[in-house]
Parts: sequence; structure tokens; C-alpha cells
Amino acid sequence: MGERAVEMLELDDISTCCASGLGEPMPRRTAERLVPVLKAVADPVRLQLLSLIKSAGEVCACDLYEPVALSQPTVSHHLKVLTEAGLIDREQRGTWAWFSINHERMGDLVSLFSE
Amino acid sequence: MGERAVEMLELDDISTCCASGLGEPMPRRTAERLVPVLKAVADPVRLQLLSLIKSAGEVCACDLYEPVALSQPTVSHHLKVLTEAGLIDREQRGTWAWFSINHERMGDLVSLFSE
DNA sequence: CCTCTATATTGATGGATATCTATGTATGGA
DNA sequence: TCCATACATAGATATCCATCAATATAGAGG
Repeated sequence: MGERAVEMLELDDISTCCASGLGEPMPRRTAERLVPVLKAVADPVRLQLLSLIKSAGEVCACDLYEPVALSQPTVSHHLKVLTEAGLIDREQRGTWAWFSINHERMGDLVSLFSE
Repeated sequence: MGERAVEMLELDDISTCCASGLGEPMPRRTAERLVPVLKAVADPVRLQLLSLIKSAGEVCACDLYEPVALSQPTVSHHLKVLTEAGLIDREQRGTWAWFSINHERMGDLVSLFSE
């Protein structure tokens, strides 16, 4: 072994274009669990909604239609997507639905890209 | 003004369900500029590719087909999406294409969710 | 109960996209 | 110059999704 083994390994590397000692990729399950959260955030309207909710601390749905200039059902749809992704929390107060940022889930995204 | 103005403002607030003093949302342009980057990351295969590239430091395309179990054109497509989003850098070396993480763009995502 | 009002759901439609096969391009070696 | 190899592009298809109008649900007040 020693020198010789290393040499053979290097020759093998050249024939396959590079060292095939890649680590395992992120498990498919993990990736598929992250995707709904990332898709939720990969929409211009939902980014605007998140920024509105974050800056206000708490907002009721009725105040969100006008800033994004979309119909009530469409905004309701986007709020549902964000809620199901866990990015915002929903609280019912009488007739109104109030939304706020889920900072824990937001932190998950930070650690995904920073670590 | 004074007391009276405040009182009228509060009544107005109640009739519209809550204080309408929301800040401006993230500008539409800004949101639309971010979306391609977030969409690039909102795919299970591309998350796996990113993790492979990050752990290896540098990888050539030929070593990426097998770990994600997809055809060469499909992986080529995903690598193009990631490259155009600026998330990875591409370097041609002879016949081979080598990819590495663009940490600056990755940092943009971190700051988007953390600040 | 009945009627507003706030929000959710449904159904339809146009547009985006993930994947494949087949083909093109370009590089390096004999 | 010719062939083999690495990667990209084109075309086709199936699926997903953003949006709206219309309708349903549900809570508050009279």
C-alpha cells in the first residue's frame, strides 16, 4: 500500500474525471420537507405579505388586500399557503383573522443557508 | 385638534377593523428580483445538488447525475437554473464543467430571512 | 332568526416548469 | 481528420400554481 495505492487512486480519478468520493447528498426526504416552505416564499406577492406582516407585528387580513392590489380570495389563498408552511401564525378574533410572523420557522431558513 | 382628532382617528380605526397605518410592503421590483433565486432553491433536486456541491467544495457535472438519479440533460437543466440564479459558479476546464457555491449570494438569502 | 360583514372554498383558465428522448456542440486524443 | 466523450439545447408532455368571479361559511348585532 502506501505510495502505490495513492498512485492507483489518482489514476482512477483521472479516468473518471475527478475524485468520486462525494459525500451523500441531503436526503431526499429532507429536501422534500423543505420545499413547501421555500415554495411558499418564492412568490412576489407572498414576499410582500411577509414584509407587511413583519413590519406591522400583527395584521388582519382585511388590511392586506389593498397594499398588494389583489382580490380577497387571492390574498386569502396566499395567506393559507404561508400559514400551512408555518411561516406565519393565524389567530381568529371575532370575525377577523390576524396574522403574525413565526420567527422559529424563519430561523430554519436562515440556518439552511448559513450553516 | 388634540383630543378630538385622536378620538375621530380611533373611531375610524374601529370601523375599518384595525389601524390602517401599515408600512409600505417590500417594493414589487425587489420581490420580483428575489423570486428567481428563491424558486431556484425551492426544488428537492436542486437542494440536493447544492448540498453535494457545498460538501465537495468543487464538483464536476459528471459526478452529479448518479447521486440524484436523474438524466444528464435534467441535471444540466438544474445546474443552469442554479447558475443563472447566481447560487453557484461555473468554471470550464477542458471538457468538464466544475461548479462551486457562491457564498455571497447565499448570504443574501440569510439576510433576507434574518433581518 | 335575519342580515351584514369577513373570510374561505370552488371551478376555471392561462402560464410556468420538471422531466424525458433526441440532437447539437465542442473538446481532447489517436 | 476522425472518433469518443462531456455538456447543452430543443421539443414534447404532464403537472403544478396564481388568479379571478362566484359561492359558501361563519360570526356579530339587531
